[in-house]
Amino acid sequence: MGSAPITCAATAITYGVPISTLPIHEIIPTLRTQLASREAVVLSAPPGSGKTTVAPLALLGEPWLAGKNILMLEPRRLAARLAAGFMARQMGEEVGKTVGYRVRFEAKVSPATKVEVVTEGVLTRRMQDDPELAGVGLVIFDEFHERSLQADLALALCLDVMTGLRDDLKLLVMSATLDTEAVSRLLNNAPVVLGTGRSYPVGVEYCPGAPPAQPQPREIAKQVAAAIHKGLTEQPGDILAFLPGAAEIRHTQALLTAGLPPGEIAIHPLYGDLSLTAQTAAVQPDPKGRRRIILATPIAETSVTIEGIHTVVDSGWKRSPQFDPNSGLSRLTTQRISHASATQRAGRAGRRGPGHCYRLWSMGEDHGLKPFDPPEIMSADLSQMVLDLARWGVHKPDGLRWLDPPPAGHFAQAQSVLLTLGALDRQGHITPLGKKMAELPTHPRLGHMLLGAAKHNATDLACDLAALLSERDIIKGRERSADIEDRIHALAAFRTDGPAAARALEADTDGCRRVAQTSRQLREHLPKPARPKGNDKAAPAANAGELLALAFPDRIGQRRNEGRGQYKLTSGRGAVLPAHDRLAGQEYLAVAELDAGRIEGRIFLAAPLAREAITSLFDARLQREEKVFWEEQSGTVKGQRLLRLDELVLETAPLAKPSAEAVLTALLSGIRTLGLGALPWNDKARELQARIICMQGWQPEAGWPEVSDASLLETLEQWLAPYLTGMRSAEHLKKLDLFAILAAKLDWQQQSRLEREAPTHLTVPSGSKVRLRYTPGEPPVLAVRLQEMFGLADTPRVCNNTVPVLLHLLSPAQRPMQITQDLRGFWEGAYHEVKKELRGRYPKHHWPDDPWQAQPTSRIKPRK
DNA sequence: CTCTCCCT
Repeated sequence: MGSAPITCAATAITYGVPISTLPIHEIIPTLRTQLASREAVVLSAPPGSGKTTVAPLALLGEPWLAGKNILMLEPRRLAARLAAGFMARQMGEEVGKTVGYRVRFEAKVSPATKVEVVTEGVLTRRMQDDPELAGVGLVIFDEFHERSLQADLALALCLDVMTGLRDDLKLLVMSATLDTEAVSRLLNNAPVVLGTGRSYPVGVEYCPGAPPAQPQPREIAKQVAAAIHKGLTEQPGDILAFLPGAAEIRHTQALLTAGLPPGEIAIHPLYGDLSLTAQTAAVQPDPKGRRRIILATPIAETSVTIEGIHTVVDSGWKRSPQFDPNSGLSRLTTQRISHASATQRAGRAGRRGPGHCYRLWSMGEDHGLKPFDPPEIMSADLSQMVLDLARWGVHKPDGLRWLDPPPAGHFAQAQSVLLTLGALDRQGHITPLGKKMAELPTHPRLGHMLLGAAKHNATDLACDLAALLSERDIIKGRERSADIEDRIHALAAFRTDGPAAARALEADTDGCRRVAQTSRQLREHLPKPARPKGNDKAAPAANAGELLALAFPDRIGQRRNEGRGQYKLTSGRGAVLPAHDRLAGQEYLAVAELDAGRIEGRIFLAAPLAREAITSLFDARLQREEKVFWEEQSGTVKGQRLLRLDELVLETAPLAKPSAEAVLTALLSGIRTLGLGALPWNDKARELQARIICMQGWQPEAGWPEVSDASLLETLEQWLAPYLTGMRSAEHLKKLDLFAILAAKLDWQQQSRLEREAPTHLTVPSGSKVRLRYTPGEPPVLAVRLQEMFGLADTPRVCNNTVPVLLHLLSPAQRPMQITQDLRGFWEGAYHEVKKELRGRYPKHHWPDDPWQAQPTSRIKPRK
C-alpha cells in the first residue's frame, strides 16, 4: 500500500442542528417588521436554510417597496440562474416574468420583473451607469460572508448612494456565518435576524499528522491518502477530500491508485482548471454505482455541490494568491484554512444524511485557526476597483465607508499602474481614456490594450488576447509552452475547423467556446474600425507581443545571459521560463501572466517582442542616458550612450566625448574600487604621510590635516581631484607626484614646522646626517652606529623637544646592539656589557671605557 | 515540483 498508517484521536465531536421544516419561515415576520422601519437588516442563517429563495419572495408585497424592485446579488452565475429559476417555479411562472436574472452574456428579465437576481460584476457596472439605482427599493446581498472584492465594493457604493441620493433605498445583507457584528455596525447598527439551518449531524474526528510546518505536497498527499483508506473501511458512501491544489491532488491520486484494487472505486480529481467534462463526471453519481472518491480543491466548498457525500477528509490547507504591493504581482501561497472554512467543509458531509469528517490536525490546533478567512480586498490586485472608484469620484482608500478599507499600499500600487496606463492623472482623477477603459468589461490593462489596438490595426487580435487572459488557459497539459501564440492558433483552429481541430492542438474545447464568446462581446464594445480613406495606407498590423506590451508595459522581459529562460523585467525584477520552453531563446518578451515567486517570478504566459517594437511603442517612456563608468577589467574610464526602458538597457553605443566632470567621478570611483594602493606611492611620499600623521598624533589640537589611508580614500574629491584633469585610466595615475600633492595639503607655516619638528634627518655627534624613520603611533626611530653617538648624553628629541626618538644603536656592521630611548642610562649601564661583546667582535675598533669623553666617529674602517 | 477561486 502506498500510504502511511494513520492513528486517530479518540475524541469525536458532533455538531449540526436537528432537522426541522424550513425554520426560515419562522423569522420572516420579524424580517418584515424590521425592514419596514429600518434602512438595513442583517440576516444570518446557515446554508440550507432556504433564505436565498424565501426572503426575496416574502418581501415582494411590502408597502414600502410599492412600485420598486428587488435586486439580489449572487457571487456566481450558476447560483443566480438557479435561484431565479427556483423562485419562478414557486410562483408558477417562467423565469423572466416576476423573477428574472442578469449575468454576463445572458439576461432573462422583462418589464414585469420585480426580483432581479444579478451577479456581482453586473451590479457594479449598473451602479456606474445609474448611481441612483432608479426603480430599485431593496438590494439583497446573498452569501455576503464570502466577502468578495466586488460585494465589498457594491456594499460601499450602496451606502454612499443611501447617504445622499436615495434615502428610501434599503439593504438586506444575508450571511451564512455568525460574524455579523461588524456588518451590523457598518450599517448604523442594523438589527440582526438569526435563522436556523437544516442539516444533518456530522461527526468530526481529529487525525493529527505531521506538525504543520511548511506544507510539502507529497506530505499532505500521504496524510490525505491514509485518511481516505481509513474512511473507506470505517465509513459508508462517497468520500470528498479537500486539498490545496492540483499538485497534491495528483500525488494523492497516484498513492490511491497504487494502493487500491483497480476498477472497484472511482477516483475523480476536481479543480477549476479541469475540463468541463471532467468536472461534470466528478460531481455526478457513478454510472456503474461504484463508491467514489473525489479529490477537490476549495472549489467544492462553495462553487460546486456534490451529491451523496457521506465522508469528508479535510487536509486543513488551501492555496490562495497574495498581492505584493512592492512588485505589483501576486504569488500563490499555501496556508492554513480558517475555522469557518473547516466548518463549511465538514458540513459538506451532512447534506443528505448524517456524515463524518476526518480533520488532519489535532483538536488543540483548532484554536490556532483564524476564525474567518480575510476578505478578498486584503489580498487582491485592486487596479480594476480603483478605476471604478475614480469614476465614482473617490480617490482615497477612506473615501467610502468600508467593512475593511482597501490596504493603502495596494491602493497606491493600483493607482500607479493606472497612471502608467493613462487612466488616472497624478491626483488620481480619472482621465477621458480611463473613462473609456472603465466602460469595457475587462481589466484596465486589457482595456488599455483594446483601445490602443485600433491604431495598430489589430483590434480582432486584441479582443482574442483580452478574452484569453480573462478566462482560464485553454491549453491544458503539463508540457504546455508559455507562448500565447499557441492559444491564438488553437482558437483560430476552433473557429475555422471546429472542436476536433482545437483538440488536436491540445486545447480544451469548452474553454475555446468561452474565450470566443468573451472575445465577441469585447468586440461589440469597441468602435467599428474606420475604413482607410482613399490612398490612406492601413498601419501594419501589430502582433501579439506588441499588443501585450500595451497591457503590460511594466512587464517587458529582457533575456539575461546567466542561463536559458532567465529574464529581467522592466521593473528590475527577475523572472524565469522553464528552460525547455521554446520561448526561452527570445531576447525580449511581453509577459502577460506570472507569479511573483519568492526571489524570481515565474512566467506562465508571454509573447515574443522585437526590440524595434519596444522602441517605437514606448518612445515617450524611453530614457536616453550617458553613462560614464570605471571598467575594472581594462582599468579605464569608459563612456556609453544608453537607451533604457526603466531597468532594461535596450542599446549601448560608445560615447565619444564624455564630460570632464563625469570622467572625474568615474575615475574616483575606480580608485575607490582599486584602493589607495593604486596610486604611485614611493618612500618619500609614504614618509611624508607618516610624518604628518605622527605630528597630528603628538599635537592633536594643532590643525594637522587628516592623511591616513582611510581618510584620504574618503576625501579623494578634495585633495586628489584637482590633479586628475585629463586622466582616465589606471596607467595615467602613475604620473601623479604623490609627495607634492600631499605636501600641498600643508600651508607654508605647516611645511616649515614639519621640517623643524618632524625632520627627515638628525645630525648626530659624529657629524653624520642620519635618517629618522616615522611610523604613526610610535616614536621615530633613529638607527645609528653606536660609535657615532659617543659624547652625547641626552636622547635626541623631535616635535619641539617633546618626543624622544627611539635609538637603534648599531654595531659597525649595522647590527642592532641596543634599542633605547634613554641614552644616558645606556652609557652608564648596558654599554659596559655591550662594549665587551664589541671588543670581541671588532677588536680593531676603539671601544672606550669612558664613552662620555670619547670622540664620536663616522668612520667605518678601524683605526690602524 | 506548472496555478486557488470568481466576476463585468
